[in-house]
Amino acid sequence: MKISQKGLYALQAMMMLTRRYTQGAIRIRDIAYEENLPEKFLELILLELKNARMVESVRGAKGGYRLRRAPSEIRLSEIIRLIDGPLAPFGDADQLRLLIDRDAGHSALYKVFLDVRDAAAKILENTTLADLISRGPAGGAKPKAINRKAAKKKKPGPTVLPMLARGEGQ
Amino acid sequence: MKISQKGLYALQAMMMLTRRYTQGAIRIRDIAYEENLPEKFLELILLELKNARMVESVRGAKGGYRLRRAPSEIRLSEIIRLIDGPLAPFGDADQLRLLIDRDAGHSALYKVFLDVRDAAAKILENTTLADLISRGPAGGAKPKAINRKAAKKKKPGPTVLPMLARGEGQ
DNA sequence: AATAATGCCTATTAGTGAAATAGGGATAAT
DNA sequence: ATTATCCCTATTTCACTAATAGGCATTATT
Repeated sequence: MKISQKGLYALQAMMMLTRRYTQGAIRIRDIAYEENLPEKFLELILLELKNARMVESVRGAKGGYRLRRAPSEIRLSEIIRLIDGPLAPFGDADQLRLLIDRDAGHSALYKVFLDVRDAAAKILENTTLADLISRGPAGGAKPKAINRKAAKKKKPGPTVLPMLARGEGQ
Repeated sequence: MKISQKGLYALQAMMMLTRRYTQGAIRIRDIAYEENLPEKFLELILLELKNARMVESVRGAKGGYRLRRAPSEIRLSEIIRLIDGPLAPFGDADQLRLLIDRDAGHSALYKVFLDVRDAAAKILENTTLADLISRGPAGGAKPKAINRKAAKKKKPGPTVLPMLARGEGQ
């Protein structure tokens, strides 16, 4: 499993909606501004999250997005599987189980892959959005208000640290 | 971390060389035939493994490849990092540690990523090629001899089970 | 009713990387 | 010499990623 830029954006957006869980529908633009995400791209991501019933939208003027379930009921694994696919490092769990059965010569290898998947799944299934926020910097303090008018257009661009993009510390 | 087809090929090749560890240099063609891998592609992979000093080559007629260290001294993590990069699901461990420090708003998220990496690393660093073979089907039985002459050219192609390529069981 | 502010949806695109394939050069055994 | 092998660079094809674009549908506000 590899978390893509898109997957990270999705997680950031969901965290933002968690912070503002009690504040009704939040505009795409505000999410994009506060999390520094490309607005139109974020729009597509939110659409996917909506189709997967993790968020819901309010259309028209004063519209926006909000979480469809409590933050404590949304697991990171759900978001990541939706955007980036299976958690297994090769194929998915079913495929791995099949290969373990069929491909005797490599079953030990596939078993290791399955172990890795299980380890990742265990962590990501047991971490909810609520966990992330309560563990956060201000320990769940209430977020500052959005400046509703002055959302200046500053080009976001991916959060890449070039010198580390393929560095050590693996 | 995502294990690519190339990464899987590398692991298969290394497992094959482990099985024939005592038999001297093995030709690329024989590895490709026995593991059903694309021969020219495998050549590139072995070159990388050689540059990383995991295997060594014998050039010229009667040449081939062999492991450069004992199978119990070659960890899966090494092979995977070489071919597919860092084990972390986003960036690499150093980058994650940096982000945890710098990006207070998302540090909880990056900490989770780091946990996932640590879990994967723990498994893959503690599994060696020797482990894979001894856990294998015939429990470390000696492999059958290669038919040195009649390596028929049968197109390999990736081991994909289409109905599962993006299926359930994640 | 008109207008403005939103989300909805489809299409398009530029760039990147994965998975090969190709082919000649270097080296060693026979 | 000849043949068998590895060495190395270049090229190709395809799919995917990240993003942008633009018009339609819906709702609030006036």
